[in-house]
Amino acid sequence: MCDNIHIHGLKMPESMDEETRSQLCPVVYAVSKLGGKWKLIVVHNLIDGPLRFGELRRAIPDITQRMLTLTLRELEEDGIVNRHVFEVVPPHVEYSLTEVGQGLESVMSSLGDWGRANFAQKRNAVAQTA
Amino acid sequence: MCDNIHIHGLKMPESMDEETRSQLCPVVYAVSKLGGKWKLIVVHNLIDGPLRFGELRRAIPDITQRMLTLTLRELEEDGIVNRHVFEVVPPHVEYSLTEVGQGLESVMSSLGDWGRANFAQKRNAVAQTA
DNA sequence: CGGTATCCTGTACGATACTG
DNA sequence: CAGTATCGTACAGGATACCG
Repeated sequence: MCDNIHIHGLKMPESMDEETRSQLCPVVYAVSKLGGKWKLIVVHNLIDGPLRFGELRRAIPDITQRMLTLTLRELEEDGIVNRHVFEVVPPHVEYSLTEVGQGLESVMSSLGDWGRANFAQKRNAVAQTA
Repeated sequence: MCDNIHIHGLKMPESMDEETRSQLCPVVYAVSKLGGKWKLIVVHNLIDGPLRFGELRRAIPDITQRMLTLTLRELEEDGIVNRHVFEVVPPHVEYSLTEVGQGLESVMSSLGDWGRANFAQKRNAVAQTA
């Protein structure tokens, strides 16, 4: 019912074309687009609106310039993120979610709900329950 | 508003304790628990009910025994998956989602919806639109 | 059947330096 | 400001073999 792919050590891009990927279980397909690295974090940061490259960097302190660039390029290729270059000096580049990217909002909010529910439990377990 | 962690080359487990992780943005926290590797795929496969080790292997053809074991152990530690050992010969071990793990159902279904919506578009783009 | 142990490799990712 | 280029490394992950 549901074949698989390499999420991370991803053998996928090379060994599997878009046609083949499309045969996959939708969940697996989604994970193949969002799996690993910083993708979900970047998408998360763009949910509330466009951000400049530098703003994203500051929002994600531990990401390196290189990784941010690579992640954004991949998200762009996958039609999840838009790159808007303002032809000014100094350079100004804004990243935003495409419609496809916006479609991830419910994923992100479910994820947030889950995270909140679970770490809330833990933090309250010792201190208080109310 | 939202610090960061290493999703994948994850430096996190060593350099960050549960307390610190809890300070994180819920989304980032969630990603830290589910990011990288095969975790989401395994959770996905357990959504419909418990599965034995071997059944999981067959459901996820590309995963190695080692990776499946490691993934299950991590999910177990994180309280997402239950491991039930039946003391029989030959061995019988069943994996199921805990309540916390069940909480991921909406994440998985959102993810599925998103995947379906997007690869459906692509497959229909050439063939048909109706 | 459901693992663990050992060894090895690919590549994700980081650090640093440079540029339009 | 927003990148690219280069180099090095740690670790995710694979392959194989063996075990209770």
